[in-house]
Amino acid sequence: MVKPVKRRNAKKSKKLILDSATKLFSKKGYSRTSMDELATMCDLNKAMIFYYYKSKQGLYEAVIVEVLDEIYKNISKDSEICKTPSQELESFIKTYASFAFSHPYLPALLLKELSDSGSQIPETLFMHMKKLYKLFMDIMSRGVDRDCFVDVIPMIVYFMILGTLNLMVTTKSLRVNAEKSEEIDTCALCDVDLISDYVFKKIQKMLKEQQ
Amino acid sequence: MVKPVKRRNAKKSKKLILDSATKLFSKKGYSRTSMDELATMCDLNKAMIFYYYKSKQGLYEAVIVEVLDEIYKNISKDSEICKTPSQELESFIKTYASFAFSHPYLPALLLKELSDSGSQIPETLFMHMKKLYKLFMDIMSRGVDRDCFVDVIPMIVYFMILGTLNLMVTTKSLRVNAEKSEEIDTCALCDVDLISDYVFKKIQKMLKEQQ
Amino acid sequence: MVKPVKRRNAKKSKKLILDSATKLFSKKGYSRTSMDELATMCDLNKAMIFYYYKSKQGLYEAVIVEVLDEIYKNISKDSEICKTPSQELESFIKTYASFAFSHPYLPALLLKELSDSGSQIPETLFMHMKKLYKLFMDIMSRGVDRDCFVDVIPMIVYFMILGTLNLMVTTKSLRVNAEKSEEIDTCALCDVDLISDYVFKKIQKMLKEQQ
Amino acid sequence: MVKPVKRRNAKKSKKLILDSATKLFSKKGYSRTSMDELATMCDLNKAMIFYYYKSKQGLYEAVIVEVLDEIYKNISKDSEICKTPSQELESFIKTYASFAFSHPYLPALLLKELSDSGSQIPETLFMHMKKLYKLFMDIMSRGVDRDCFVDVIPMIVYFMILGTLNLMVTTKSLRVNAEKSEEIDTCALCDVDLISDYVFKKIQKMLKEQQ
DNA sequence: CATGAATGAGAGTTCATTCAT
DNA sequence: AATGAATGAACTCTCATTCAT
Repeated sequence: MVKPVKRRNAKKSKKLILDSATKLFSKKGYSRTSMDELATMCDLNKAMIFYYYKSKQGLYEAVIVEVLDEIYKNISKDSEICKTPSQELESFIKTYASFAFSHPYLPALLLKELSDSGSQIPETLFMHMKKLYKLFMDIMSRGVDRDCFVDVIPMIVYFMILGTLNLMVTTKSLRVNAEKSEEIDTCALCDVDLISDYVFKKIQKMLKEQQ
Repeated sequence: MVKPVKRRNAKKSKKLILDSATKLFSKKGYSRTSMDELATMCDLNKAMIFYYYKSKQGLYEAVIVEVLDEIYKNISKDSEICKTPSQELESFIKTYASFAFSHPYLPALLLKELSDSGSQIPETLFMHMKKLYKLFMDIMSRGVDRDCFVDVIPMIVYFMILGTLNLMVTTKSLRVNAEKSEEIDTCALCDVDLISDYVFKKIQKMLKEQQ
Repeated sequence: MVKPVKRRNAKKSKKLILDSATKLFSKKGYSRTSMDELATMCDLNKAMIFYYYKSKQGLYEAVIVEVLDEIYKNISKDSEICKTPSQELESFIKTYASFAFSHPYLPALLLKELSDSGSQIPETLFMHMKKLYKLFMDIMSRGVDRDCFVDVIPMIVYFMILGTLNLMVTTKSLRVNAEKSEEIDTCALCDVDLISDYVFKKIQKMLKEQQ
Repeated sequence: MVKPVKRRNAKKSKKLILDSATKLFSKKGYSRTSMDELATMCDLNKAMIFYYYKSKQGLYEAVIVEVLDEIYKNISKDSEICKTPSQELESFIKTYASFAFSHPYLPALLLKELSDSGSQIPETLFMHMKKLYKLFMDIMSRGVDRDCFVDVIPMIVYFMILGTLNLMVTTKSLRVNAEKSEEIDTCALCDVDLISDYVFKKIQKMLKEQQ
């Protein structure tokens, strides 16, 4: 009686776990995601998850870091080819928006993490969050230096953008339902481009010198 | 050993449970809040929680409904004495902001609920959320009618305001820490008035007719 | 604010509880019957149940005793007008059968109690059970004395009758379902008279002198 | 403090749980059997019960199915070497009787299950019950075909046999007590052979052609 | 008589985590 | 690298019962 020992590539298994975890965590939240389910989903033994990532919390952090990293890469890549701060801002907003809408689980994750004021955010995670913010701060600085933007409090503007886009993504199904049943306008049919375009234009107007 | 005879006051006990639950839920989120802990905190028997609120979920909904109700009351009360849509907008933002900052658990709760795209939001809860949004929609409508505001997509503007303020509240301690350790500006010292004033001015500018 | 104090007749309340309890216990068994449900069903406060009957167990015993008593009365009443042991036997079987079928919850109760070999049956209950059996023993004795019945082991014959009838009653819905779905004959359509008649004839034949 | 390392033998643990559960369920009934107690009895962690059998109900069904299966095997094994329907009947009765008396928990379980008219008997369980009954029906059929048995309603005769034997087993201790304290004859000293012999002879006589 | 608030003990179940193999 | 058996702690929820009013 030979037990068929699954021999997978270590890297592959580790990545498989991370990807599945990302999906699960964002779909069901931290607590409602069970390691049992994750293991089944990966067709891997539960113990393997603990072998690669020390704990559920450890896995969770790995997920968030990876996700933040990906956004960062996407945004900073685009940022390089921009000429003006306004273009940079546009690129920032649109890249984040398209990323958020194509990975709808992601904003949910970030929002949860941020709104969890009580929990100590671990250092690594914290640093990755700051990296993205710094990138945004730099855009603002350049804009102020070149007189494109006035009266900027970067933290607030930053949250204006992220807060809006995140909420638009996470509430999508909710908004669709609300519009079905009632006479209220929830922008249910707005697509990414419309939304990100609107947000960009409004933020730009908001930051422009008054004539 | 004398058994301490407990208060027999339905209203007080029920309210005590609700208030403690609000604190716990917003501090630790739904899953990490345990009914055992809540009972201890109330110095009441665990079974009492189920006596008044049928289930953990039932209690949670009661909490959210109460919280939404309170915001709604605060905002709609102020709204009546305003003359212009612009004043109404200012009142809306500032009332929400001051309420959010003085009840910092609230935004955490709302963000958590909204970002939990998977969970079916129950009907009652859903209706209470819509009530607040309708109030905002009306302000926008009046503004458009009187040519104060142009190019308004109320849902997006609504989330701009709420998203920003919620994030500013929930990330407060995070931002303070970040500024301590590094050279970045996270608006750590900004107080409510500064923030809500800034948000109001920016939103107003954003919605004004271009000259 | 005057609380409307329900003033019911003590006897009525007590009987109401007993009757409702009989229904519940036999429908759902001892454990699955909750005092809460019973109280609601009686439209009475839970504490009243404990006021009249000391405990759940006490109530349960009261129920069984009442039920046994009723059977006993029914049977012994009929028994008096019989001439021959054979007639007495017929009366015993038919009375028990009709009682069982018209109170379908009852046999379930008795079976449960009897099959619960572990639990100590309380003295009162025990005595009531014996009373019924003694009545049957006497019929058998008279039959043997008058050479109507031969080779009688009363205990076994007694259980033959009760066991059969009880099972026929309690499995009724089961048997109906079984016949619907398959080609087996479960006597699903047999009515009380047919069954009790069959049982009587068979038992009679079984006890008759061989020719 | 050395943690005692437990056996890691799936089959043994699973069987141990099943066997202990059979004992407990039949001694105390479904509701009064607690998983805590069962775990302690098995010297296994409570979670293991849920690891192997999904739920208490699942475990219960497994128990009943196993028990019914065992009877079925015993009876059908013996049945093959019989020549006449009468011999088959005798074999059926005696095998069931000896099995029931040597596994006294079994009748208790079956009676409890059957008398629980409210509970939906699950499909698997139901099928196992029918298998045994079909076997009996076949014996009756053959008897009727060969003119050994007349006027047979198999369902009723089946319950006559099972009902009688089950009650004789489950009430054993009760009957012994009753005889001690009073002048009644409860067949307390009758052994299996006497009982099954009596039942067989009576049933046989009952089914024979009248002369 | 009648009530509703309060209690304690325990129920079944889940789950992250570990360990021997 | 991979497995599945094993664990302990926690969790939500139920229930019979009591007590002050």
